Amino acid sequence: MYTYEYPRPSVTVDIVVYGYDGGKQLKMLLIERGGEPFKGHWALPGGFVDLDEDLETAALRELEEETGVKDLFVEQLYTYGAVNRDPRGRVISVAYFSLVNLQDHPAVASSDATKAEWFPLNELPELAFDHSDIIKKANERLAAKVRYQPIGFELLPAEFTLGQLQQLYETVLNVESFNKRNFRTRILRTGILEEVGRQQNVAHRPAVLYKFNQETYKKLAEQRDGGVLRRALDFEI
Amino acid sequence: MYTYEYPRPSVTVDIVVYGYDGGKQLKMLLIERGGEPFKGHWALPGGFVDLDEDLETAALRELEEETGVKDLFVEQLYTYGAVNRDPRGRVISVAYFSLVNLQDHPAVASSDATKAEWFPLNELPELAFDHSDIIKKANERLAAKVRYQPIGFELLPAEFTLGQLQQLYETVLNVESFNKRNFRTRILRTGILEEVGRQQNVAHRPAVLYKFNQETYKKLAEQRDGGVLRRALDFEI
DNA sequence: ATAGTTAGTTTAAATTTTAAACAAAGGTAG
DNA sequence: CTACCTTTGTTTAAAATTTAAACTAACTAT
Repeated sequence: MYTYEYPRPSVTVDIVVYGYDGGKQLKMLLIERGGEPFKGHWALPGGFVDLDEDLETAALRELEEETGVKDLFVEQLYTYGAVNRDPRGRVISVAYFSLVNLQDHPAVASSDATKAEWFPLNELPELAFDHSDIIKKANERLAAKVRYQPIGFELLPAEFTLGQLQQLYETVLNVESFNKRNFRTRILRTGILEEVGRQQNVAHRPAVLYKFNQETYKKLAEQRDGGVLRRALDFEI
Repeated sequence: MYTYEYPRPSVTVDIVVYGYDGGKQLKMLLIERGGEPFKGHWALPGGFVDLDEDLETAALRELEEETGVKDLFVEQLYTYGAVNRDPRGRVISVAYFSLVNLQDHPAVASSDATKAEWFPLNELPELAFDHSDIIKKANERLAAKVRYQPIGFELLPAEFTLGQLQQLYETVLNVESFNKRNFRTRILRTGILEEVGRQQNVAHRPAVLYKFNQETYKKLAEQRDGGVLRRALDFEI
């Protein structure tokens, strides 16, 4: 038992993980809760922070324990602390955000006797706690992020075609076949893509395969406070 | 005394408040710590969260108690939870961010026998805890925010000239006399400014006074996910 | 009346964006 | 082998926007 002079809240982490498999929908990683409260409901992966681990460490640990997904980059999203957000008492939760490609993170182990599953974004189930608020904020973050960072870095496999990159943008921005040949021009002009070969065995002209060039990306991101990159990525829909 | 089955961290809030008085420098509100740890050091206003108040409520309460500054909008900035960031033990702090104009928020009461003072951004003293990290992140947020929201709403008095607005942008972006007559064109084109009169008794052609039009702003912010407003405000330096 | 100072407009050249037509490189079916 | 289908990739001219220079306006101070 632990005793303190003043009352203290519990602190948890929750993790919003988006996955992409090349299709028309992004997916989100959810778990089915094995215990009360909200037993049997779907929820974001997450749990209590240990006192000897940093917040991000706690997020990665809980994610792996509950879903088997690991080796990913996370960024902090927002902290939720409404007085009555958890029926167990005062619980403050720090939410994290991540993008992965589903080829590299397919596994969904179920260690704690809880199920874990990838849901298409437009078919999410009802969620426990205030997790639908968290997801709403994460969606906003994603829509903003796509404007100033090349999200393909994280969502696509190492090598991809411009067509796949465009499909990803259309999926994330949720627009019907938005682009023009100008997508190609604008993306290539940035210089963050590097040719690495050609498609094989496709029933049409094989497309050039590209990979992201981290160095060029960094240089661009530093120029004028990132404004150069931001303007390059923030094209009309 | 309060007893729990598992150990719990303390949770605090810290508030970064920027003030503007029309000059060449933004200012930041700091307090001098009256107790240990870091007694006598300057720090961000802030303190422990009560269990029956929301995080934002706690931020506003602590700010008023320590500095007398109240009636302002805050937004959440980031949550700091490194294991050893506070010598008193595990303390997780939710940082908030705010912009005010110094005409409306001049008062700096010192209730808790602590001093509170506005410091020019380029003359900040050494700070307690990891508060210089927090300020660094707040500066980044401000530099980003200026690109997609009209910060004049919060930093300028209700009525102002285009010259004052331009001076503010130069101050925040830290550029030497950046603009062209094009600043005027771009800002006016957005339609978020409304004429309300003319300057009086100035030794030159009196400038038109403007105020922000909240309605137009909201409409613009909604158009295409805020893209219209973002592109209107994100001009070259 | 004139000089000094900042406000504000007009405009033409330079640049960028947009969108259409067109050309290329495969595989596949007959 | 040839014609055709599909998607990739290029060229380009018209339209729109940006840039920056010269110019005009309105007021106070001397």
